[in-house]
Formats: sequence, structure tokens, C-alpha cells
Amino acid sequence: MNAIANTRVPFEILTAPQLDVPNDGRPVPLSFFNAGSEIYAQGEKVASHYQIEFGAVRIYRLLADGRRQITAFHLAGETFGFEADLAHHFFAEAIVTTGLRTFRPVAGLDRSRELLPLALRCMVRAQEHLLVVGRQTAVERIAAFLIDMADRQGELAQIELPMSRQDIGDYLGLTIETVSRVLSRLRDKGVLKFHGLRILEICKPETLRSMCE
Amino acid sequence: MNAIANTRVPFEILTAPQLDVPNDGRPVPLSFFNAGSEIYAQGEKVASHYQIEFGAVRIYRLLADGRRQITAFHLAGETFGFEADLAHHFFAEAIVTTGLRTFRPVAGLDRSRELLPLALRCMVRAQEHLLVVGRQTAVERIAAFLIDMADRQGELAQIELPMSRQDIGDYLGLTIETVSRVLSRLRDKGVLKFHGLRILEICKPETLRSMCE
DNA sequence: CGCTCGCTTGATATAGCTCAAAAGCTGTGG
DNA sequence: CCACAGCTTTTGAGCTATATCAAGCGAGCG
Repeated sequence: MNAIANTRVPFEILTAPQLDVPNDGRPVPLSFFNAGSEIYAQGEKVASHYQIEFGAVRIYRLLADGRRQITAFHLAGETFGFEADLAHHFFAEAIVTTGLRTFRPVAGLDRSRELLPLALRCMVRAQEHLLVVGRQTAVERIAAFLIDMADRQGELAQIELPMSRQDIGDYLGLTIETVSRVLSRLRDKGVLKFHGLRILEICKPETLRSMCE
Repeated sequence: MNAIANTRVPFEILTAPQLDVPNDGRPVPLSFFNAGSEIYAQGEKVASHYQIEFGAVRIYRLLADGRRQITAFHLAGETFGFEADLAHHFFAEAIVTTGLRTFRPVAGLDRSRELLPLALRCMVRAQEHLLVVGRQTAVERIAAFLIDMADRQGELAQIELPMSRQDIGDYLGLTIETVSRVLSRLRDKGVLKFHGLRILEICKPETLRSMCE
């Protein structure tokens, strides 16, 4: 159903500046991932976590017949991948070319204090998303998604969607056709304007906000 | 749409044995909640967390028009309520008469280390539940739910559902009628047997398991 | 220039919802 | 112990939002 790219990008460079959370005191290398390449797979036993320097990442799960649910998108600045207790429970892929800092677990260094707030925020996000997917209509889901993206990109009227319609559908529990139809309808109503397929302008933010329920 | 009981049970007793996670070294009181009574509300600023001694709890969110999404059920032995950073993001209610240990935050006592694994498990559960609600059919959702309940009650063939059909529907993103119809269909197929409305026996666990997809 | 791939649009099908009514439980009072 | 009231659950009939299937479109690329 969904083509899953399996190219793991091999190269790593060691030049970039160090971040707040030191990896054992040594500089944290920046790794690059091509669009569609896998960052980690479900079942993998590496308990690293990752901070996005630039780009975007999708976290997802699959059913045996290929149905996919994207549980989260992560954008620049966000941290992900800490759901591994023994092994990862999800897949993570770069959506576009993405640069990541990898924080490997260090013996004797307990990161609970830093990770707990991140885990909580992630849990709350997932549970809030359940309300969207479980109880909202297609229009409400799309509206909620667009507002969320706008908020995360700093409340700009112009937002950039790094992900495809398929990704949006798999995130919201809709088909690609429904996503497309709803977006077209919002465009026709003058709520949105398209500047290219993946850049769109929210012309009537209030209308959009009122559609979330 | 769903009547929300607002009776907060006032009484508290101080006799019960102490648990693993001491509340500042003092014994943790056991509080009782009647069926339907509120444990905490969305927006509340008390950052306690709770361990269930007996009974069952639902965590949920509401839309303005009354649509409800239950994001989690918690059973005896489980801990919940730690999603409050500044304020709770959800409502918590007792489903049946429930006894809780309340752990209040204690200045200078950092519980990150204990809470992180709980938060992670809870996050993974929520994200896995997203796949069920976002991408599975009614039958698959019910099957997944029943298997989950059976697993959590110790793999017994006989399981007890403390929650109503409405609760199950609001957890799985289905209407009460669909829940009822699917359960009836599973009964007619000989997969389930009812011993009273809320006690049921899984006669063909393998068939049920194969329905999760 | 023509292919490919992602997107849009249209027509039709259907799973699950809504509305309605009947059938079981549970508790209360006589 | 029975009868009745107020629930929750089940069942039925018809409807609708969204999925599915199918065709066209347009931008990017060799």
C-alpha cells in the first residue's frame, strides 16, 4: 500500500555545534537522512533518541496488510525516539532531507529528568490526537491538523507541509482522496490558498479554527 | 450526550498499608470514589498521581458538543494522572467503586526516574491505540479491545468489563449500537459467550486474535 | 517531448451512524 | 415477592460520510 523506503543514509559528519544535552561530554555528531530513509525500525534495540536540526520525521506503525497509522510528525527542534524501553515500538523515517543529532544512552548518566517532560508532552499529544481521529469528522481533522502545523511553525499565515497527502491521510485516519477533497473544498470557500501543492496560506484562520469543532 | 457525574466523594481513610513509592515517607491514604465520580478534571492544577488499589478508571476528553473520547482505561494496580505538567489535560472518573492511593508531589523529591517508564508505557499505549482507532474496522477494534482486557486480567478466558457499552464505544471511536452489534455477532459465531452483560467468556481466543488483523 | 508520480475529481459502494422501538436488568416501594 | 420505573442494551431500517474504484491533470525530469 505505502512504499516504504529502506535506504539508510550512511554518512555522518562531526562538525556541527554542540547542543544543550551533552552526549557524555563529547560533541554530538550530526547525521543526514535522505527523504524516505529509515531512521529506526520497530523492534530495533538501540535506545538512542534524536533531535531534529532541520527537516521532518514521521513516526508510524503498520498492519500486516499495509495499512499505516502515522502517530506523530516531528519538525525541526523537536526530540523523538525515546519510546524505546528495550526496543522501538514504531518506525521512524525522514520525510524530507533531515539532519539529526543522535543521543546514545551513556552508562551512569540518567536522563530521566530531561526526558520525562518530553515523554509527557508526547503522551498528551498522542491522547489528544486520539480525540481527533476517534471522534472528529474529516473536515474537523484537517482543520485541526492545519492549525497544529501553523502553531508549530510559529503562527505564520503561510505554512509549509513537508509531508505528502498520503502522509496526512495516514496521520488523520483518512484516505488520500478525502484529504484532497477537503483541502479543495477549503480552497473553494476561500479559507485556504495554495502556493504550490505543499505551501498553503490560511486566509481565514478564524473560520478554520471554528471548524475544529 | 453523555451524562457526566460530578459527585466528588469526600471521605478518606488513613489505615491501608504503605506502597513502594513512599509519599515523602508518610503512609499514603486510600481514598474511595463512587461509580461515576470525578477524580480530577481537565484544567485542574493538582499534579498528584494515583495508583488504583481496586476498581477501574476512565481517562477522557470532550468536544464542546458532548462527543467524548476515552483515551485510556486503568485497572487495579495501574498508575495514572501523571500527565499534569501545570494542569491536567484530561478528565478522570471512577467507572465503578474505586480505591486510590494519591501521591502528591513533594518539594525536593524528584520522581522522574520512577515516572519515566510509566509515562513511556502510557505514550506507547496511546500511540498503539491510534492505529486501532485510525485504521482498523469495527470488528478489529472490538477484538483488539477484548484481547487487551483479557491480557490485562491475566489471560483468563473469562473477562469482566467494568465499563458500559457507551464507554467501550467512546474508547474505540464507535457508537454504542455498533459495539452491541459486533458483540452479538461474535456471540452468534460462538467466539464469545455472555455470562451477564458485563462478564464474558472468550470461547475461541485464536479466532478472536486472528481478527485483530 | 513524453513519462512518472503525486494530486485532484468524479461515480459508485458500503461500513458504520442515526433514529426508533423493543427487550433486559436493577432497584424501590408496596 | 411482585410490579413498576428508569436504566442500559439489543435489534431493526434507512441514511450518509467516507472509502473505493477509475479516470484525468500537471509539475518535474530524463
